[in-house]
Amino acid sequence: MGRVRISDVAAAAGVSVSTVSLVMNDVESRIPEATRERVRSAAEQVGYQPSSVARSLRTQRTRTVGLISDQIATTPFAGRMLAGAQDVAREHSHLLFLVDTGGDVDIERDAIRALGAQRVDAMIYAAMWHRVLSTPAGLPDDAVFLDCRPAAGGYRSVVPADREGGRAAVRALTEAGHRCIAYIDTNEDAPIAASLRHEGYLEALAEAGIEPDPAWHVAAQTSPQGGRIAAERLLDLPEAIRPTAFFCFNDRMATGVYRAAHARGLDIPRDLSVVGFDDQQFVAAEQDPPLTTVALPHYEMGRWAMEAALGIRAEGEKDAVHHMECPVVRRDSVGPPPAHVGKQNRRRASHTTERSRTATTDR
Amino acid sequence: MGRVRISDVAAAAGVSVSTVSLVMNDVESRIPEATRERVRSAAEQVGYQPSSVARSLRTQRTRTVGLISDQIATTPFAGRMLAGAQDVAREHSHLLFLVDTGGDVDIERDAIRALGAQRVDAMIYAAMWHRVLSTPAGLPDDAVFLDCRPAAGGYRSVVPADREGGRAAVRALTEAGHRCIAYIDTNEDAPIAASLRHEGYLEALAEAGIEPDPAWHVAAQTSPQGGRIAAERLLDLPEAIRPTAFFCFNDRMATGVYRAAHARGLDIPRDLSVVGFDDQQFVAAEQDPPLTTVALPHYEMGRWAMEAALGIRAEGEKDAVHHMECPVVRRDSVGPPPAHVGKQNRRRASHTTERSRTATTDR
DNA sequence: ATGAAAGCGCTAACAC
DNA sequence: GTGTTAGCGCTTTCAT
Repeated sequence: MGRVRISDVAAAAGVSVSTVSLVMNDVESRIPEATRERVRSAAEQVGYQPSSVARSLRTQRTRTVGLISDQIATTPFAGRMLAGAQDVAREHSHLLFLVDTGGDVDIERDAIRALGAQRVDAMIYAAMWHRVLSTPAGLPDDAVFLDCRPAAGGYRSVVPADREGGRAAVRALTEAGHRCIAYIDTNEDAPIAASLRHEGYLEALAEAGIEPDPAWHVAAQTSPQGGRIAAERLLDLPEAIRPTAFFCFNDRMATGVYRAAHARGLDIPRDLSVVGFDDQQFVAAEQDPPLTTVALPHYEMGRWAMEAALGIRAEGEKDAVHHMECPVVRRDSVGPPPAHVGKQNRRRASHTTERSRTATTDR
Repeated sequence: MGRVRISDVAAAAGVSVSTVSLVMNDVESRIPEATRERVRSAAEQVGYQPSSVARSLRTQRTRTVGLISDQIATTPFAGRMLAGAQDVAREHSHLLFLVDTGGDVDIERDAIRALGAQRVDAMIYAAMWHRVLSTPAGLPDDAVFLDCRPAAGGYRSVVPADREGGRAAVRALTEAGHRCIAYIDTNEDAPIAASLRHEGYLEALAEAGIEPDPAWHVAAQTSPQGGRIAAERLLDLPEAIRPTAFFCFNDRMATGVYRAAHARGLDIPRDLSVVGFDDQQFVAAEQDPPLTTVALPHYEMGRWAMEAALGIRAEGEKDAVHHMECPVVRRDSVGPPPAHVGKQNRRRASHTTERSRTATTDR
């Protein structure tokens, strides 16, 4: 297989190569059904499989797209993003070249070059967590940024609506009756996601007429250990301003809050409510009780990027960043604050998803 | 970029296309350095980037490889496997086509066809957990199976050495002095990995002269919840045969054992030792105490498969399945059994990795 | 309704 | 030491 050429099919069918080409490509043509059938069975017979490379050379289109990412391996989210991109590619009969640069700039440069040499029809530049980064040299103007955006602008890009996600998360808390709500932040080099989620937190407090206490904002390592330490500090606050609810930068930190609570004999959600972020697989849903959190729309972002890259999306104008909504996933870690028991109705066991409001394109 | 052809470079440098081709490909030839330099700068000048598609058509080699997998998204292990394959591909200047079939046989068939049409130099057929499966129709004879093997044989393949991994895991327990050791198995449709790990468990017990009690083998759902239920059943056993140590099919189930233990006020590892399997990211290392477990060598398997596919490995004969060693990762969940305290030295806090013995090629 | 032939951009055998 | 040229396998215009 692969060794048989179009001329072999032509010979077998007793027609010319152009006829074979016409029927193989279902070209609108007045070739009678009888001939078409003869060609098709001849092709089947000899095991003909058209060469995409020859076709690509001739048509100047390869039906391939290159996806360059910094880290495919080290994040648990990569998969769903790739799956989204890959699904769209497949739906449109395109094949996906995948390159993982590991964050190495030289490898990245080579990858862009190699993909260019392969004459891919489109390129996607993906980061494995929401970031703002400089534009790699050599990247074609019509490339699409996925889960990141270029500091200088000039490209289409899609990122999570972190601010709106943070707002929705904290709303779930204010709506349950909480007034003292902490934000457990990351202390790592200011990822854009962290500040956006913080802004959302502040907005939701403002909406509820709550004046945020500076003591409610504590930063720690992005790990269960970090979350635990932060929670302990918060739980040591004087009772008047002691938080009854925690909004965490991510789910891993939220698990640390669980540990701190258990160490003090506090029950979640009876004594303490907690909301995470990421809806991380094997983490959020598997806590006890299952963690209410905000999902990152990786699959949908992957789809969006590929649709934009393939020119399927009309709204994919240059220099526009699309914010993809982050739905809150309600599980069992949020209840009314301790003092309010009985006054509020509990919002438990509704394992459903509530869409946060936004999916906007700005700039 | 991409619009300029080799003839443009030739014209710019005042030489023929063959000269350009020769220098671009660093062909062993007696072209003087002066000319080479002139050609190179002309190429640079006009922004020439050789077309891989034209070259592929001419040379009949594409320097691409196709990787087909059933599930890229839904498993936390996919990443490292892809990274291994991708790294080797890059080291040898190959590009990787990635196709995720989602387990759909029609998509799989189309993918094999499309990859064949692209004239990839090699194909890798990957599963996201160790399985035995039927050979997809149309798969080239020299394809390599990754983390799975064909029921019918006839292909090169690489899988984890689950049996040896299970043996090493249980050895860590017998060496700590345990005599009552349970195996918490999965009750899902008999994955090959589960039975191999069970065999390893039995071997390690035999080595230590321990007669396994049938009550020590309990199967449950592959989840924290399943692990918890299994552990509770085991902890209810009469004291004479009550296990002091648990070997779990995977890390998620091990976290369930932690919960069961905590619910009974049992301390790990003082009252109970536990060993998992998978070394799952964000799970094993982040337990409290960190979980001793057996690592699945996904990165190395990915590398091996690509090396075999590219013909770099001499030993890559057909019909051979390579078993890749699964190192035990010692963390803090294993100690001596309660009765032995003081008699044994504790094996804690040695966060190192011990290689299990095997990396064999059988059949 | 079908066939002949040019040419996509490159490599490599062969000429000079 | 460098140039000419024949394809690689296909699509597509133009003839017939």
